[in-house]
Amino acid sequence: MVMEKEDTRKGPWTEQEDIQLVWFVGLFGERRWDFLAKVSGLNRTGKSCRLRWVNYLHPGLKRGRMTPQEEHLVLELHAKWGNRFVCRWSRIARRLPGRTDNEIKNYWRTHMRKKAQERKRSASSPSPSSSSSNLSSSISDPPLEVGVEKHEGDGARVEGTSSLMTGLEEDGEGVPKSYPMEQIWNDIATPELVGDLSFEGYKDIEAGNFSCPAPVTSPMWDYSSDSLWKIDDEEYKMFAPIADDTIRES
DNA sequence: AAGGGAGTCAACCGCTCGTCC
DNA sequence: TGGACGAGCGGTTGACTCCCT
Repeated sequence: MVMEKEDTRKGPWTEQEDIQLVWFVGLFGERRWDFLAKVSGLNRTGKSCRLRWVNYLHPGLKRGRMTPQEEHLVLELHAKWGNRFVCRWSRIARRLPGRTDNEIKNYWRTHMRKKAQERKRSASSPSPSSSSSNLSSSISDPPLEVGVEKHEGDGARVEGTSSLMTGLEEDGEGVPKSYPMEQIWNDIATPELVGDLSFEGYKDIEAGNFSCPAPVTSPMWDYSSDSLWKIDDEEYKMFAPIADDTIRES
C-alpha cells in the first residue's frame, strides 16, 4: 500500500491553482519545480506543476484543433523519425510552435486508432473503403498496435474544477472561442488583482527572504525568440526540407 | 430524448537522462 | 567516480464531450 504524501492534491487543476502557479512561475522561472510547488502553497508535486505549466498554462501554446499543415507535419515527421529510433514526441513538438508533445502524442494515438479501425474494416469487407483522411495517403503504415485497454482505476477525481476545460469549445470552423486562459492572463497582467491574491505561500515569501517584483516582468515572459520551440542547428538541418515543403504548401 | 460508443484531452506514473557535489 | 536530485520524456489512464442510433 502506497502512502500518498498528506494533502498532495491530484486530478484536475482549478482556476485558482492555475493563477497561483502562473504567478509563482513568473516569480521563480520555469525551474526547481519541487521548490516552486512547495513555496507556492499548492498541494501539488513539482512534477504536476511542471506538467500543468508546459501542457496548459504556457503562454505560447495554441489551443484548438491542429491545422491540416500541422497534421501533415506530424505525420511526416513521425514517418521520418518514428521508425528510425524511439519516437521523440518532444522533438516533433518542437517543429510545431505552440503544440506540446502531449498534444501531438494524443493526436497520433487518435490518428493511428482511426487508421487501425479503417484497416480492420477494409480487411473484413472486400469492398475498398475510401480513406477519410487525405493526409495519411503519403505516409507508410506503421506496424503498431493501437488497441486500448481500459482498467478499473481508483477513480482519483477531484471535484469542482473543469470550468477551464469546458471553455475550450470551438466554433464550427475549428477556431477556438474565447477560453478562460485569456482571462487568466488578463488577470495576471492586472497588478490590482495580483495584489489581491492571498496565497499562503506568498505570505511566507513576503515574510521571508523573497522579494516580490512589482509587475510580473521576467525574461520568461518574452517568448518571441527563446521558447520551448527553439530549434537548434543540428535539428534544423534535419528538418529544413520538410519545413520548406510545408511552408510552400501553405 | 436517452443511451451507448467513439473521440479528445488533461493528468498521472515510471523511467531515463543530466547536472552537481 | 558515484550518488542524489531535478528535469524531461513516453506510455497510459480516465473523465468529459460529441455524435450517432
